[in-house]
Amino acid sequence: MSAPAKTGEPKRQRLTEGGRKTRERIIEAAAELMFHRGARGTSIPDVQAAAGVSASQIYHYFGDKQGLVLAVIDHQTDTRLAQQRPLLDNLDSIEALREWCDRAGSRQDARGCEGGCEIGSLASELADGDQSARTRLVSAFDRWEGPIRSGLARMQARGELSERADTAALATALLAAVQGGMLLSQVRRSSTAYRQAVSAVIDHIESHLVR
Amino acid sequence: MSAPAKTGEPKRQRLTEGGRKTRERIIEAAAELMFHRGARGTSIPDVQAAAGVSASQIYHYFGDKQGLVLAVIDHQTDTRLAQQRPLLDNLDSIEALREWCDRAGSRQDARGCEGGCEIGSLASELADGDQSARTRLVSAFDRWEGPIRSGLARMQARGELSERADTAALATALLAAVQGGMLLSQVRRSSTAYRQAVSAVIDHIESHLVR
DNA sequence: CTCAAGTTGGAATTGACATTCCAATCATGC
DNA sequence: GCATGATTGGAATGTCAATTCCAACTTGAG
Repeated sequence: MSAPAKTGEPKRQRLTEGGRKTRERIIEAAAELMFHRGARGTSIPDVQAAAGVSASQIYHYFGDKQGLVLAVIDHQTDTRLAQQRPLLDNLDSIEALREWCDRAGSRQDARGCEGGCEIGSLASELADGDQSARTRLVSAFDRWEGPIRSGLARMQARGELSERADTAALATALLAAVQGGMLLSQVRRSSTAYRQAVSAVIDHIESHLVR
Repeated sequence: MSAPAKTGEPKRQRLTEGGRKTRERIIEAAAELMFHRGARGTSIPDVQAAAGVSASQIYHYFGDKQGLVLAVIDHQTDTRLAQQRPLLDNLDSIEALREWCDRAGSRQDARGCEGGCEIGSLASELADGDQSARTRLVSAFDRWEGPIRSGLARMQARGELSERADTAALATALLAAVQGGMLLSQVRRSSTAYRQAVSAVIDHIESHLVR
């Protein structure tokens, strides 16, 4: 028998240079649309128009809509993490944590607090209904949380952070504050909630500093 | 000219006893479906089947789908807040805060961490695309955050919490932790993230206690 | 009882969307 | 240059959703 048909994956094939660019263009257009309208709220014709491609191109490169959504999740994860570097890889001081969080707050303000977190929004929409999407979202959050935890762990290894601090839990708490803060800010159209949320958690981390 | 047509609102009319029950049944069925599949992922035929009503009944009572969604937002807000009382109205000690948060964590475990927060999920889906929905979500979160802030303020008034503590900001941070923690837990299918998130913020609040 | 208003059923309409198909064109290794 | 596979356009298909319509039925006030 043949391999189990995995939904959302077109048969692996060689990509022409032009093909790669088309594929990329589709993903970017879809990511943008899905950020604003959600995955369900974005239709294939929408993506066609935004990317300037025909339906067959989308189905050629992604198999079906779910395949496109999965590609968008990965793309947003890569893009968001890349945007946060190198800050993200150096979260080993309270100041660095504050600056990193502040950056996101300014970004939020810059777009008038419309839209929340690119990954969080997709997560909220897809976590329950789409098993393969959920799996990718798990790894998206892990890839995000990892560097935070590493930074805190380095502080602890250097003796700056109390031995009693649970760096893994603190990293999770900070990521949760980012997500929850973004959501409240998106609804209230003000970054205040986001700033208060992350500030509280960072203050808490600060309380573990060995003075 | 006539009054500006406000979308999603059927003309106010007297409700028969049976009519009120039908209306209620529709809202409850819709709320349940939308919790699991999202508002966009829930069709009117879905609601018809779940509530055992005909299309005309839904349009009779809610005008259009948006009207139903708005009613669901209000219903979920009322229901969720009611479920949390009387705990929610007595959040004026660290223990009370912990118990209140823990209750939600157990609830999350009880359903295998499927589905996040009833209000938060709707918020993430609707905040950007639907102005009237966003307005209602703002008040939903305000109604939720209010009692938290009041509890903290009472602690402060009693001299238990430092004068320097910003109770409003702490209340927002806690609500954000709840939301972000729920989201991470939903994706990871484990309430651990939720518990760590709220625990960190409550620990932080605790650090403001006047000993 | 009797009428106006509230309530309900169910079919009909209209439009959009996901997906498929096929035929044409293009790129590249040999 | 040729064959093979990659890429593209555009129409066709089938499904399903949102909404409208209208006729029938029920209820409550007077």
